[in-house]
Amino acid sequence: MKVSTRVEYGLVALTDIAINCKDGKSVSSAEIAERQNISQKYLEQIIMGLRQGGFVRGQKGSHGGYILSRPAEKIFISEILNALDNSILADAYETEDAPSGDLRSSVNTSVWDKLNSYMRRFTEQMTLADLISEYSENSGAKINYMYYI
Amino acid sequence: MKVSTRVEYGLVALTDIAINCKDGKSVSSAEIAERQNISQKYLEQIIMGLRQGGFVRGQKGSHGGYILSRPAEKIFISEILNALDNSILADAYETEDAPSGDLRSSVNTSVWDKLNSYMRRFTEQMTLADLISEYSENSGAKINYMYYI
DNA sequence: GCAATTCATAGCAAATCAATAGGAAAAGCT
DNA sequence: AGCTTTTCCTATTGATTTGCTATGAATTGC
Repeated sequence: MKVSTRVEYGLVALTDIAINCKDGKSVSSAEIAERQNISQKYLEQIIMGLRQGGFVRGQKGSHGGYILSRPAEKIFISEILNALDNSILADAYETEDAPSGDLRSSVNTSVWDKLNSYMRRFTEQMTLADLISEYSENSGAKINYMYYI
Repeated sequence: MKVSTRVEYGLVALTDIAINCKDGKSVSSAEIAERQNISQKYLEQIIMGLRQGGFVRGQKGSHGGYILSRPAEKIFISEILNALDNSILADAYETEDAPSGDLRSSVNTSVWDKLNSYMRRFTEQMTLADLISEYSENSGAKINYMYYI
């Protein structure tokens, strides 16, 4: 499954913020860009989407940056994906001009709708906190990601 | 989940062929185009992919058209999707320039690889015959889709 | 020979992607 | 007040992909 860099970077960026904003310190786009090797300007645009989605808050000025606006346990992957790309969890387009018993919509429901509903179930049950703890297990490091407003 | 018309049309076209090539009759692109309301020339290109994937054989000339080259029970949805779009079931791109314990690949395996492997399991267990019988149930019609080489 | 069909390739307008660029607005520091 | 640092906002761009259309050659049946 091909995923756009926007979605991939966005998910990584949010996780990076969650991990690194400990002790009340905010995380700047420059930090993230360097850590994750992503263009900073491009990253800023992507984080804008995360901000509009209500996952982070931005603090301007010196020592500014981003912090989580909710605890990671309450941010679901499905929400993040929807904010980054509203088509990724969307239902397959239902053709309007076709009769309801037609082959096209039957195939769509047999395949795409089922795949879709699984993707939704999976991403609606997984949170940003899960992402962090899986990373924590992988890297061996113990991580505190406690800070938000 | 957004799916390209190429993939959607391809899957529908193959199902249409499977359903309508009874009694040894082949199914022409013009028939399919009309039944499914798809541009014929575009459809021909898409069916080319299905032919190269080994799912149908073309017969040129008068009364020509396409027939299944294997029984529908032995054609898996995963194969069809791969023939129509090799990225749809592909693994998420693994960044080469990053260390193995990095956040980027951790997030990728936590989310995309899992979604991916589910999609593969689902499509590797479902066949064209399943598509036909689900359509048959929906439309009420009893369908023979028996013909192939 | 002729009509019907697949097979093959080229072209193209529109959309999307993956950024880059430039700067305005706000906040902290001295 | 002035300077620096950061977010915030918008515009632009080059490359790629998408969703076709167009043209015609090759093959087959009658």
